[in-house]
Amino acid sequence: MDLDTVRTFVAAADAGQFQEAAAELAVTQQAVSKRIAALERNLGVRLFTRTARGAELTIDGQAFLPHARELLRAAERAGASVRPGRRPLRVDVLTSRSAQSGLMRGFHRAHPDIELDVLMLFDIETAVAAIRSGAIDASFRAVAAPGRPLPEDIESVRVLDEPLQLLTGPAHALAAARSVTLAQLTGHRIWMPGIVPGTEWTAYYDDLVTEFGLTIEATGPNFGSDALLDTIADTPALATFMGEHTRLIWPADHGLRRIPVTDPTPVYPHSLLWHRDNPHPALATLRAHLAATTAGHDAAGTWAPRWVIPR
Amino acid sequence: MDLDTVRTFVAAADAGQFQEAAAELAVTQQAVSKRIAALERNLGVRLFTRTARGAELTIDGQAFLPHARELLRAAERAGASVRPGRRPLRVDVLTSRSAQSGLMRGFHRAHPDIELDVLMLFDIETAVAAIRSGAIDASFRAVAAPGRPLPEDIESVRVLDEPLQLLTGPAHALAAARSVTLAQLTGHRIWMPGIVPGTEWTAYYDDLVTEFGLTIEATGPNFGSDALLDTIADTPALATFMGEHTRLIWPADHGLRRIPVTDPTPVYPHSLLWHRDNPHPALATLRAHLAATTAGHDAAGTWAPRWVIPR
DNA sequence: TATAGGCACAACCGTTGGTTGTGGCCAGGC
DNA sequence: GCCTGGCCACAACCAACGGTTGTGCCTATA
Repeated sequence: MDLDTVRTFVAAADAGQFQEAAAELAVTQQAVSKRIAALERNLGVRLFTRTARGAELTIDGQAFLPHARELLRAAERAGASVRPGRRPLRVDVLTSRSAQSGLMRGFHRAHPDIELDVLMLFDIETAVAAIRSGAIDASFRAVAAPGRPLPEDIESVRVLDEPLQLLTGPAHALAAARSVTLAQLTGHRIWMPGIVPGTEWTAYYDDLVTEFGLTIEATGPNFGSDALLDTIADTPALATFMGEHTRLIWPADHGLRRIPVTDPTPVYPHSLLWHRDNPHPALATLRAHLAATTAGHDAAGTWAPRWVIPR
Repeated sequence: MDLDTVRTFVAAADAGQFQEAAAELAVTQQAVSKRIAALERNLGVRLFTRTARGAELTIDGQAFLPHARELLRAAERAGASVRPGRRPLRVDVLTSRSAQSGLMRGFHRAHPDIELDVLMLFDIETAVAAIRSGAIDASFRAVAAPGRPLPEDIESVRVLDEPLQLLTGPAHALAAARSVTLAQLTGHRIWMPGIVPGTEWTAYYDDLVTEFGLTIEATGPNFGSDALLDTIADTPALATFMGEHTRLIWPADHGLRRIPVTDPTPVYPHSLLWHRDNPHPALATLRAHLAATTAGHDAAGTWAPRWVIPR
């Protein structure tokens, strides 16, 4: 199936005759006839009934028409997604299941007319470079890297402090706890195989470890979220941290427990980064939306590294 | 933009290299290279960065990828819509704003996995012929034509009695009424330019006219719903009938009034028609859904022609 | 019955898109 | 540091697709 052919089909359906569609498309009537015939041959059904004064859609043609229009719209959107200038707002998030994705979904609900492209870049280095080059418009990053302040031309605002919860299997010693303190976690094995050395994730958990004397293991290959959850569910001595808003998809019978952490509650400080001079109109809308919807969080009783972007 | 090229792009992005994508698509590596180069030339952006051991997506490529996948899905759905056997369930409705569309939206919400194609055929003759030929699976029709019973192989069930309301402009004599009786409408001009002679609509209103002595005008060209509403809103002496569930889109300042009709309330008897031997699995689901959601309506105080499909 | 409008078929031809052959580039191993 | 293997790009060639012109047929309409 060829998009030009589909375009021809839609034009012919709208015009009600091949001649007029041909004029619109600046080709001959014979070309339209051949294209439609080829499309009908490919699909194996007749799309038009040819009459003495034109061509009208068969029932198959009527059923096909909205799909054809949708196909053209999809093509238009695909092209627009990389068109320089006036392309959709490009925002980088950590993962598709993070709280950041939730924020973006909320933004999309509030502004369904604003075209969005959500990507997942590797780390904050890549993200900052992409922002500076104009390849992306904004990035949700947890934190700035310690000792390495953001460049002058990158602005940022902290938009969400997401409490971390302990995720355990049903046989874990703390599985029945309604909440745990950071002190109680001393000696327990916390496993975070998704942490890539050198990223801001590592810096965050390094600080957490040194300040509260926890044991966090980042060893072992990361086989993905599913494998992590499987292991957590089956291993009584193992637990992991997970953002309160992180959406999980796991088999219901795993019996995983989410346990709030207190005294203090470690929070993951999601910030929005963007370029000072970025003129994308939707960027201002996004910033305003985030400012309006994430205001008024209480920082009392929470912990975050000192080097993060201040509130 | 060509769909084969987009398919190639997705394959290359998934494989991480052109060579493997070429093998999957059963073409040479050079062909893949040329296709990607052509796509990049068309879009005006680089989609891959070529490395010594493959090709990885640029940020533009990452933004484009989900759109490309959606494009292919749309193409797949478009093809499936006319594939004989196992195509989406095809249902014919009166108009996109009728109560029937509301029923289908409800069905889609209840069964989002069932693929649907909604069409609007001309009249019940066409619909019955389409059902018998297998071109469509079901049709929402108000009624059977009087004196012309449905063929043996067409089954039907009445799914919704939709009360008719009077629609008037703000200056109409009845505009302030909280409800009107059919008797009160004698002498008032009811205008229904959408009624095509020979269709079951006409038969319905003919019966309504003869039984209650109304004056219904079907004269004049039908310029569409917008023009009808404009005229109704501006003409004090004119009113029209409209289904209670019909969704209107009109400028808010028109001041149109919807007035319930009583003693009796004329109801438009929407029925579902289908072929006795239609094996489409979703058809049974649709019938079950309609039976479950539209049961228990009260027929007391309502009027419908005697020749309609009985409840 | 003549006419006009519209679609399909045939012949022709240029361009597109595939293949084979080859060269360049980069990473890893000796 | 050089060789080698893996991968992509460029060039030449060729078939096939898709466009055009020319023409015939069909069917509403006068």
